[in-house]
Amino acid sequence: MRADAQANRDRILEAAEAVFSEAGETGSTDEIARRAGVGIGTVFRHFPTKQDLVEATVVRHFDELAAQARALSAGDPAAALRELIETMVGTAATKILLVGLLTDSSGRVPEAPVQASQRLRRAVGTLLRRAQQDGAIRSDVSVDEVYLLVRGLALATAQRPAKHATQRKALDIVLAGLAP
Amino acid sequence: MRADAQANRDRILEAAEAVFSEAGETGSTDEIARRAGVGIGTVFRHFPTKQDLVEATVVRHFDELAAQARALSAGDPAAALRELIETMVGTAATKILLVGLLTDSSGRVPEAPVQASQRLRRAVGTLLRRAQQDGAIRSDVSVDEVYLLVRGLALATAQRPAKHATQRKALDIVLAGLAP
DNA sequence: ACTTAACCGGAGTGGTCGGTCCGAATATAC
DNA sequence: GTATATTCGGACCGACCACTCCGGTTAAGT
Repeated sequence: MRADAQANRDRILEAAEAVFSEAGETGSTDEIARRAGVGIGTVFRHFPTKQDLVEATVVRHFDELAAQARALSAGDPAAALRELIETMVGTAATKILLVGLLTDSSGRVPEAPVQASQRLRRAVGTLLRRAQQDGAIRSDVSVDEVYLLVRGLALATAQRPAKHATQRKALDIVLAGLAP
Repeated sequence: MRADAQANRDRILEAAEAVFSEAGETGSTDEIARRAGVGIGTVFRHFPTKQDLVEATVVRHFDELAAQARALSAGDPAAALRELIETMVGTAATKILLVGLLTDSSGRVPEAPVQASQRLRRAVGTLLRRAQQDGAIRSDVSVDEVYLLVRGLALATAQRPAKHATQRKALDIVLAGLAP
């Protein structure tokens, strides 16, 4: 792969994340190409379908979160879990496009994002179990519930930005509900 | 207003709620007209713009929820609050289109849905204060946080249907966090 | 029953968006 | 420096969608 091609690929992915964050899946390919400073043809050579582009963006986003989760697995269990959740909620704008992803035409579910999502889920699960063994989280909750709650907060925040205090307090309430 | 016109208006709104619930704001006007059993022209006479149709659908949905909230204000405070939240989460599919509503072209915020949303917020606030006076909910939370959490659960569920047990448990966690 | 004003339906229009194609430009190898 | 394989760019195509327009239809008042 030529050096300029690789550079363009990166710039396209970055532009895609920005555009999708603002406009959801409605964000047009033209707009992405313009912001990345390349032609439309270039975008479609790297990602033959818009679905491919959306999926690649989501996968990248998830894998970055999973990497952060692994990096956090050294410090204090409860604090680590809280910090990861805060990041997920904070960068929520990107997740908004999952809405469209899961309901693409004809109900087909793309593989790559699902697997990336599962990797992230496993990383969250690891942090959660550690916090449970530490006694900071009650032992009868599973990753499913935590994931649902976090996804919910992330989506709600992405949809309509809330005051920082409100957002923080909502997170406190969830964590209080998770305490033994 | 002629009787058939009124009937058509109702059928259009019903079809719109169904279509938007499934496809989000992407749902086409043609599809709505087909399901309502009317021509496209009829849809656009009742709702000159697609925005108008979306707004009317949302307003209707919110006002139905607010009416239910008022109806619930007789029974047990904690149970009433829980039941309303369950309904809101359960009928979440409709709320998905708020994502598009708030970010319509040029950032204009339509009046009608905002006011309907505030009416619903007030109704929830009433139920909440009653539950707080009853001692079932801690007194340092406001409607803002509750609303954010409920909207989050609703959106997350609408986006990807969760197992009923998971959904129920997540709601339990939130309510546990809301307890004194 | 008859009139008429309101309503209905759907073919047609303009514009947008995803995706294609190929001549021009450029990086890399020798 | 030259050759060439790869990449770039944007005009172009077809599909879809919100919205218009007007001839035909029907409810409602007398």
